[in-house]
Amino acid sequence: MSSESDFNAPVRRKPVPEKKIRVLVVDDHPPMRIGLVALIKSQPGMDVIAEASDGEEAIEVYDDVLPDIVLMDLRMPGMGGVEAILAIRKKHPDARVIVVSTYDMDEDIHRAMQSGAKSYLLKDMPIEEIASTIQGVYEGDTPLPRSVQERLMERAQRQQLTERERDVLEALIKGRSNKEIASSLCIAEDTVKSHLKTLFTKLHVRDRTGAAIEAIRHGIIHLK
Amino acid sequence: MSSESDFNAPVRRKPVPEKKIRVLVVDDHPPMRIGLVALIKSQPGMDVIAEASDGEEAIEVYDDVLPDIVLMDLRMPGMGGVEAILAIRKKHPDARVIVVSTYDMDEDIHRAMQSGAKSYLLKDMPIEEIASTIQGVYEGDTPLPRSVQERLMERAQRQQLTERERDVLEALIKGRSNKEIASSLCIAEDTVKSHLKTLFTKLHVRDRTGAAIEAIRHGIIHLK
DNA sequence: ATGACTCTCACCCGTTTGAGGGAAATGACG
DNA sequence: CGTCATTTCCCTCAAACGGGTGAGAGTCAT
Repeated sequence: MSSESDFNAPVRRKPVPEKKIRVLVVDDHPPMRIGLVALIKSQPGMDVIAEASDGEEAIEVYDDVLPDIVLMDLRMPGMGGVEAILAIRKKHPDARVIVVSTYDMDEDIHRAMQSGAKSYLLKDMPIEEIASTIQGVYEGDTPLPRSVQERLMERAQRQQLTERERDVLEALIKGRSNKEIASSLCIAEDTVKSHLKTLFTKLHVRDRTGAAIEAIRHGIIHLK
Repeated sequence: MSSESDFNAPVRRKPVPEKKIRVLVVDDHPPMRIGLVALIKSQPGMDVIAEASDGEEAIEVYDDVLPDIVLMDLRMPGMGGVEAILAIRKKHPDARVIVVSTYDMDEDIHRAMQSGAKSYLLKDMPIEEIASTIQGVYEGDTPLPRSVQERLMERAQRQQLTERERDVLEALIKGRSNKEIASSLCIAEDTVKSHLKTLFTKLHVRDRTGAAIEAIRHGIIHLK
């Protein structure tokens, strides 16, 4: 697959000016944005053609510059990364977005890949891995770091929650009692208990406190 | 206070080559480190003289280069920022460390300031604020961003926990029942309940689940 | 249209938890 | 020395919680 091992191609090193990969960087943290931009510009075959600091801006800018690759942060104020990816890929189904996140929670990873991201990088990864992933995605691959793959496998092994179970879990993490959850969801308290029972089983915990912790730990429900 | 409004000083613009502020940057995320370095180097009066990617390295490097200012990430694998600050300030009580963190949890802020940090910045702050804070700390001030100050105030209003209460809270967040907490701390179950009662009061919650959530939200106990 | 899944609700039963009260021992601080 | 905070322990009681079981109504795909 890789263009490097094409033995039949004629050898020509210098002659081709080689078009640079045009990257759009999206991150709400100024120093991180600066770092990603510098990192990419330091790579010979890549260039940053635009930046954005949130989801809405990313969508606008994408339409303007039509980059080859988008490097997108996941958690941003206002429109998050997932919504931005969905919006971009709705208009441009062939858009190639790579998520660059601080968090390695399996639900974050899953949501990102589900929404159409081509890869998922962590900010603690070495610059070589970031660069090679950009290169790989540009060439049509979907190179997913091993550690991220493993997280994704973990999630796959966990039974996934139904919509209603997520509702209950979310209410639970707001600190509500069964009775309060019931009235906030307009169902009977027994129904809440019923959902909780399956939640405990699926999350491999025995009580609501354990469920809350697991939900937060895996990023199933975001705090705040 | 600011050296700009010194009307009595003789005006001399160019002549002074002005010694640059020598900064040590500590962060485990490569792109963030690159960004912080680039940010500082872009400021005329500052320069990065060394970098480190974790606490241990930071301590070593500090001894070597004796920087004017340390820009330190808080959450790092191995030795975290707080321990690094304590270690550095033990040997060099006049060390000036500025924390640069992703998180604005009040406990994180408090622990950092407690350990001797001169200021606490968030990574979503504009580069001007980061630069001016470095300048301010270099000049002997402790310029704390308003939003960070407010967080500190919030924490101050909350009653602080005793060591034993933190033990119970930590065990609680491991998903343990009262009985299990009791045996893990070698105390009676009733004692656990007693601590929980005061915990609920101090955290303004009614049950263990609420306590777990609040503890995580405020960074009192770190998940994982 | 039969099975699979979800959501809903109900009942029983035992355990855990939280609210109320009180009290003794320790060490720190003035 | 007395006072305060902290830690430890005890008791009772009612409410909340969790396990087990079952079951009707709805959607959906095969």
